[in-house]
Amino acid sequence: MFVKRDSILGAATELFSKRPYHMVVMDDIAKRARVAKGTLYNHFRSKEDLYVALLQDGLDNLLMRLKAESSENAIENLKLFINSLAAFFSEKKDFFEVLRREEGKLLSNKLKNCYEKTCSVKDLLHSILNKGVSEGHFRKDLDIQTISEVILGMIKSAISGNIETKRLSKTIFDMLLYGIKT
Amino acid sequence: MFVKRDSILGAATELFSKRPYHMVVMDDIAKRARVAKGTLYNHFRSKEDLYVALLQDGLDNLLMRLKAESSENAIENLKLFINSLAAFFSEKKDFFEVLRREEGKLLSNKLKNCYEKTCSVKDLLHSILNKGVSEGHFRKDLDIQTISEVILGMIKSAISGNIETKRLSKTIFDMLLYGIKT
Amino acid sequence: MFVKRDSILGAATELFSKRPYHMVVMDDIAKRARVAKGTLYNHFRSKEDLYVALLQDGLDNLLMRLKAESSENAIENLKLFINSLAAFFSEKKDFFEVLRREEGKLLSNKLKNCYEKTCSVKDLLHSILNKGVSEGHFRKDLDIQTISEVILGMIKSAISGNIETKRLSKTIFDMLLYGIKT
Amino acid sequence: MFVKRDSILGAATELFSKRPYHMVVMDDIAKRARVAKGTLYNHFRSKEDLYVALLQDGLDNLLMRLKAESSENAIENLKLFINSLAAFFSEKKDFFEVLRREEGKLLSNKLKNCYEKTCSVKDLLHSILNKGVSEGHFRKDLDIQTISEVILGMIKSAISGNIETKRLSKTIFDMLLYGIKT
DNA sequence: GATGAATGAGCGTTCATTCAT
DNA sequence: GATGAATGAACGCTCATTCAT
Repeated sequence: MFVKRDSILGAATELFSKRPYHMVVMDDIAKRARVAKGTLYNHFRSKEDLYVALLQDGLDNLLMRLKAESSENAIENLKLFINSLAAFFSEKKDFFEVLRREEGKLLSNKLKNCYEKTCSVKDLLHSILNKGVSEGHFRKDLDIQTISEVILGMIKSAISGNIETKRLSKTIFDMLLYGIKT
Repeated sequence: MFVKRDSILGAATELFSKRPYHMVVMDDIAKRARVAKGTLYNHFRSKEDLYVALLQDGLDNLLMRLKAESSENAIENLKLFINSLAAFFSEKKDFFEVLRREEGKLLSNKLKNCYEKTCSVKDLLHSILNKGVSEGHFRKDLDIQTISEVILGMIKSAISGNIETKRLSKTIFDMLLYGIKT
Repeated sequence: MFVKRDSILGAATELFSKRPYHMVVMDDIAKRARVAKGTLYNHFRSKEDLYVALLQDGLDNLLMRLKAESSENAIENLKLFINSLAAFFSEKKDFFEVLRREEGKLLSNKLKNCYEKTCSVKDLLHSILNKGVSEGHFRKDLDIQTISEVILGMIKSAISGNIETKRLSKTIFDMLLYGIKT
Repeated sequence: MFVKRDSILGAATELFSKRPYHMVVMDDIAKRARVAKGTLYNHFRSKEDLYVALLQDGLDNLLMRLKAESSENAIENLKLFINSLAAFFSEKKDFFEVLRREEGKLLSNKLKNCYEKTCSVKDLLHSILNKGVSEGHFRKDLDIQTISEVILGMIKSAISGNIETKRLSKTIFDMLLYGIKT
């Protein structure tokens, strides 16, 4: 049965979303998952493993979602990307929080795999933008690398800001394409 | 003499920029600041206090800088804001890292004061944008709240990306005003 | 069927011969005996009980062997004793190792019974020596108590030293009777 | 000040002499040494390190004693060796117990150094016997390797048996030289 | 004020034991 | 009887904090 593993990860996600790694203790996770502490270790080798599993599962989920929807048109594609990302994270606020806390610590050994997955998200956006440039939809004079980084930053900030999803996607998309100048 | 306090905070900033709060131990800070562990407690009541002091000092510094430069013209003002922010953080990469790690944990009791200071930054930007809109420089149809959140996100991402400061300010400013669409 | 009990004890003996009590975990024993962990508890009340059973069985076996062979002549009898002891332990090296590790811990409550059995071995030797003295084969001026203790120590050391059984018995027997002086 | 380190090792020796390694917990050692648990870790990196230090110190002590006394005559030398060994251990019963428990586990990595020291004791005896044989004091037809192993076994058993030191040395020495046969 | 040895609460982890299947 | 997932007490160890010097 996979139910217990998932209920543990769920409990852990809630807690890690509210406190940094070292302030979440295994007792808390066990208590919230309504299992004994020892049970955690029947499913995960260590606290770190549990944490990594949580990230892996979530990122896999996200990547699947992002790759599911895509269109021929680059602009449309960018819109879908932003929409999916915003939708995913507004559904899974807790996981979003965990991920946001994590960003940048991702270099520890066991987290390498996760790091690559977050890079996949960047790459996806990167390639959407590239296609858009070569098709003449997007400006040539902007550095794609910077732009994709920056777009993700925009989205993250907006999600953090607790803005309603639809509105968020629309505002970002609009602003991104046309700028804020009159 | 204030020298010792500052050298402690400097050492702490270096360490907190590289590791999360709980992986920096008081021994490390003492060693790097070349003082005995007990000395830390002559200057700060606790580890948390030391950490908060570090944030306070940095944020005060930043706010001072942001408020120092301003122009009559809203667009010019936005440019100055972005420039100052980018310049400040590229000078103080370590402090930037500490702040980035911190973001979102800022709700703990002792950190409330800091939280308000980061809000001041947002407010500053917010008022620049508002002024720009009412003067007709910026589009009316975009949600200022979202926009200011998003701009800060852009800047942070860009700084994290280690892009050279001048280029960074220019790219962001350009993209922000005119969008990426051809 | 007694087969399962024995296969568990066999597996346990192998493991306890290689590692001290607390470094052998019930999982290991179960795995090596190819049964589930719970099964161990159908046959033995606890880990300690299992361990004690192992010692009891082995010591019973040994005592039986030692008592089986005996002669009228005291010197011959001593020889038989040494031979039997050496032969038994070279057949059951694992059990020997367990016993050697154990020696001296034997004071815990449940192990009292075992302790008495090891004393029986000493007593056996003691009476052989006594008989030898009263028959005039062995020197009167040596303390029998010390001598029997010492002889057992000799044998144990020799067995630990991995010396071939026949040679071992002979060397010890010879040295014991005639000493090492020219 | 070296006093604390020694008082910790003293407390540990008492405890390790009565119970096997895994049944002595750091709390016990701390309590008996009248220090806090953390203090143990200011003096020793780990429980294992503490244990090894205890063995090292004791063995160094023993070797020094054994090497201190020696004579030209091989037989006299053997007597001195037996006397010293017996005297040392009857002074330090606890350390003797620890060492006896340990024997054979000595192969773990950190214990290698200790293992070599116990070998030095054997080597010392070995060379005494060799000298005696070549000088014609001891029988040529016995295997020195076995004999030295066996002699140590005798001594250990005798010490374990709680026999009074003087009497012990004398009995063993006598029996060793002349055998038990009339 | 400066020092660093001492402290002990609290953590991650293990493992003998239980019990529903 | 056999199973193995679940349990939780107990361990080794860390580290923020204190305090005698």
